Amino acid sequence: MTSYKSEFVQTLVERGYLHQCTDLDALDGRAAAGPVTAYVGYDATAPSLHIGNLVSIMMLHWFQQSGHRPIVLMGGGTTKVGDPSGKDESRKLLTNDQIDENIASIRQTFSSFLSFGDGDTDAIMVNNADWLDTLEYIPFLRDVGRHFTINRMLTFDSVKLRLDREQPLTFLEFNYMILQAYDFVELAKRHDCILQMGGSDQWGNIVNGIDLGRRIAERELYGLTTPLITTASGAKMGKTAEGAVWLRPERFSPYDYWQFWRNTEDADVGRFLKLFTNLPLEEIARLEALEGAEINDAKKVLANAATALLHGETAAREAAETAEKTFEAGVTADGLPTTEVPRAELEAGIALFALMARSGLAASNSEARRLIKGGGARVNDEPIREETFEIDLSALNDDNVVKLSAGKKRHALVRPV
RNA sequence: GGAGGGGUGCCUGAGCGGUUAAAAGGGGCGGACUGUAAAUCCGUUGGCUACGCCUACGUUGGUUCGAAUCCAACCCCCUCCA
Repeated sequence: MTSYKSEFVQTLVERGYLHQCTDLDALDGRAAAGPVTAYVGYDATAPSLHIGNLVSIMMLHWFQQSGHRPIVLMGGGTTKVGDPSGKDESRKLLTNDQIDENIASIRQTFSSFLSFGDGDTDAIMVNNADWLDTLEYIPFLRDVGRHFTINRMLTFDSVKLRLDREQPLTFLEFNYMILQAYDFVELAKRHDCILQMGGSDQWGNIVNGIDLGRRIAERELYGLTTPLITTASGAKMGKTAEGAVWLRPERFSPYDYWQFWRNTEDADVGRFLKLFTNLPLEEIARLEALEGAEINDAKKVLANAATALLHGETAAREAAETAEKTFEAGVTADGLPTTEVPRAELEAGIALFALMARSGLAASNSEARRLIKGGGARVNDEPIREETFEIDLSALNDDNVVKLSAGKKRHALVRPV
């Protein structure tokens, strides 16, 4: 493997984070010469980031680990505009309050991966609303707008895709790339930030920022993107029964998160270990060499390490224990998602399908009924196929809970209160 | 401005007066096989304590015993002409 001068670039390449870079050699040189500053921007479209954002978060993590200063840019301003990249339709506009709430929630995620503070290589978090909200239209158009030609903007994928598919692209969204470009220049001026990183769909936006930096700030800026992570069978990563894999525990529990990694496809284990854990490469190489059922051990290491990174060692250990009890020892683990039901209701008897819907194992009563009919439902590990089966106090086990299962992997507990 | 074509379930996409909760594929879920994997095969896929009822085929009205299917108006999209 080619060797690089800087630890940072070396790590990126070795661990598989690098997709494209505007000038890798130059960047390598800068990073080798001393601490530099880089940023990744995150729009606040939801109260939590998801797995798809994790690659870039990990990249910031390594960036800091190798002695540089990361900036997390919260897109408080750009979220009001909406990034058209990779989307067929305009996103529904969020209110300012929603955006603020989302930012408050999202920021907590970063403290697991980066150390914030005032030191030279401490991470900082900034919000582009701070400068975008107060922009004056005409001066902005004159200073920044004149550097963008419509001709060129039309050639960017984010725009072209919409136009080719004959989907409307509003003027509002059309401005997104200009604002993002401006962000980069603003960060260069304020924090001497020379590098923007992001997913491969951000390439166009990043390049625009670099051009703008050269024109209005006379600065040499760099851009770098990560590959889109797909599973070995080609699916986009991060889809589960419940939808996206979220990073905030209130939206996606540490146990579910652990399970997500545990269920990684065989062929992806090595790649994911490199991307989503900070285990040393030698250790990963050893795990990658495992074959057959032994790969399960590597998957557990992956799940433990990835969960520990995000939710902490304790949460990871608890999730591992719950999984161990549930899947290997065959006992009922108390770490499973639990639904509380008034004792009186349970005493009177509740239909199994209703209880499954309430506990989140099924989206509706009908779905639960189908599940039961199809043989996918179990109560205390006993298969139940009787559609109108009722649960009452007699179903409580020694731990005073009822264990419900939908399929082999999804379990929940019901506890009387 | 004129002439055509079209808007269907999570998505793609059939249907074009009753037998249509709506073909087919994808996706999802469940089952079998396994290693809590992949591939494969099978089942299932609007809601409702449910052999019945309620919502659903762009919107609103109308014609019919009966409409996703016919008519009218409106909204949106596409193609051709100007």
